[in-house]
Amino acid sequence: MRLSRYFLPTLKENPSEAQIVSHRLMLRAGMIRQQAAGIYSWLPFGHRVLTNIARIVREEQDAAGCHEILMPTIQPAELWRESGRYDDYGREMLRITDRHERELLYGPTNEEMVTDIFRSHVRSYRDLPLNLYHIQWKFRDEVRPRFGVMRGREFLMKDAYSFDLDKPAAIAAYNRMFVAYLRTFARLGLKAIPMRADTGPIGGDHSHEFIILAETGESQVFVHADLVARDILAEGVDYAADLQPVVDSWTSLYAATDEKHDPVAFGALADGKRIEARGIEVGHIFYFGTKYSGPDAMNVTVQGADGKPLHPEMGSYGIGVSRLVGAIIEASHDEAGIIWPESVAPFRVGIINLKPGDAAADAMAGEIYDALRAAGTDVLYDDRDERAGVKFADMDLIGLPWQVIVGPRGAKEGRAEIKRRRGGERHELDKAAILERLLG
RNA sequence: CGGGGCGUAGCGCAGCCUGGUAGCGCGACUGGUUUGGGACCAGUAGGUCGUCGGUUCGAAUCCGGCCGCCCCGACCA
Repeated sequence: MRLSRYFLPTLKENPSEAQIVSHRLMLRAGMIRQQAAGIYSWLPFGHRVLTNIARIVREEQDAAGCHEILMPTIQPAELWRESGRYDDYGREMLRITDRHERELLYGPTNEEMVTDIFRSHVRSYRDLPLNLYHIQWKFRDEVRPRFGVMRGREFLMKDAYSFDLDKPAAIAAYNRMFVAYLRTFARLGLKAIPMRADTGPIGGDHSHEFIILAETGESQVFVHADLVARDILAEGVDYAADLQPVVDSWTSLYAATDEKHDPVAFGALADGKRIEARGIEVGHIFYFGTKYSGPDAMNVTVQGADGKPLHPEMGSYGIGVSRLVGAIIEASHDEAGIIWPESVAPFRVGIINLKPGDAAADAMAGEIYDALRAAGTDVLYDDRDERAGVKFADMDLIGLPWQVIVGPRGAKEGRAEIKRRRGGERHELDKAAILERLLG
């Protein structure tokens, strides 16, 4: 993409409404436009990141055996009356009346609807286990939206729902999601720590929050250092195997938010193993049994092997996709701007042509641009007629992992500079060596 | 929902106290000079001062209602 033809409205100054760093940087990098409190438009640059995060979430859900569906944002009130939550949910739920005076709502979550889909199509225990998910916009009319996309009213969420024959099978499904979440956040470049959690209005008795460590996080967390050092991606995973030992090995080490913190247990950890940090919740998983499928709620049954009806055991699993955009920035930035992990970066490489119009610089920047695109790399080519300082500042602000800086002097000698955004180390190399670094 | 703050040009702000022609910086546009870390000169465009009402000869400015946004707290992916 040539920057001269792209829509990237960067800002030099901080908008006054944005107080936290991710919100400021998202506005300054031209990623979002606020439309109302907690409601945002996503501009091209931000939309690319959102799409990249959703892609990784989707890949890991699919790998764990889930099936993607897409449920509507608008739901009929009757479903929620069946589960009893229409009145329980309170004013956070946005209620709508259509032209026929029918009561609708903008979905804050989808347990009822997915349960309705399940009960109308699944009849036999042979169809279990089943896990359905979708990535869809939710609306929760928060009293006080804040922190940009970190706590919006409208937000993009991946929510998955598992159905199983009995509790052991449901726990196995829970464990698969537990591991899938660890892998997902690791691939997003984040250190996510599972912590035992309250279940809140979703209900149930088995639940973990996934919290990433970031200096600017909203809650205080206390974790065992070995959890932070551990790399789930290096371990590999077999979803057909019993994952309980994996889950146990993660949950046996100390990790708690300040609400559930036990200073005595934490203090008993070995010196050097106690980490106090700030955290941001990015995922939450629940096992809640037959809360929605049971006879007092939506009364869902499938026929068991013995011919008798049984209520499936359920769980639900959420990842805040739009929140993750902000959370990743909170966890990965410096004074100059964003530092994207490669996996979610809107473009992998940014090329700066310091002097468009200079024959040597144009040729070299153009050749590198063409070669990278031909190799399938997303690359943003700053070919604008701007001063060098403006281009450097913008490129650092938008945080692409790699920068290639082509100036007239170096280009004449056949060399350009390659700079890693994270860390800032740079090398002056010839074209072939630059391409080798980026593509090799 | 309790407490606090703020709405003046695309962004950041001054002007308001003490009523009298709406300003500054950045950004945008035009021309020129510049060119390896947010240049310089000249010119241009852009604002019913959130909104409704009141006071007044006259309101961005004083008074009141409403709307919107931000921050702290309680609650949440």
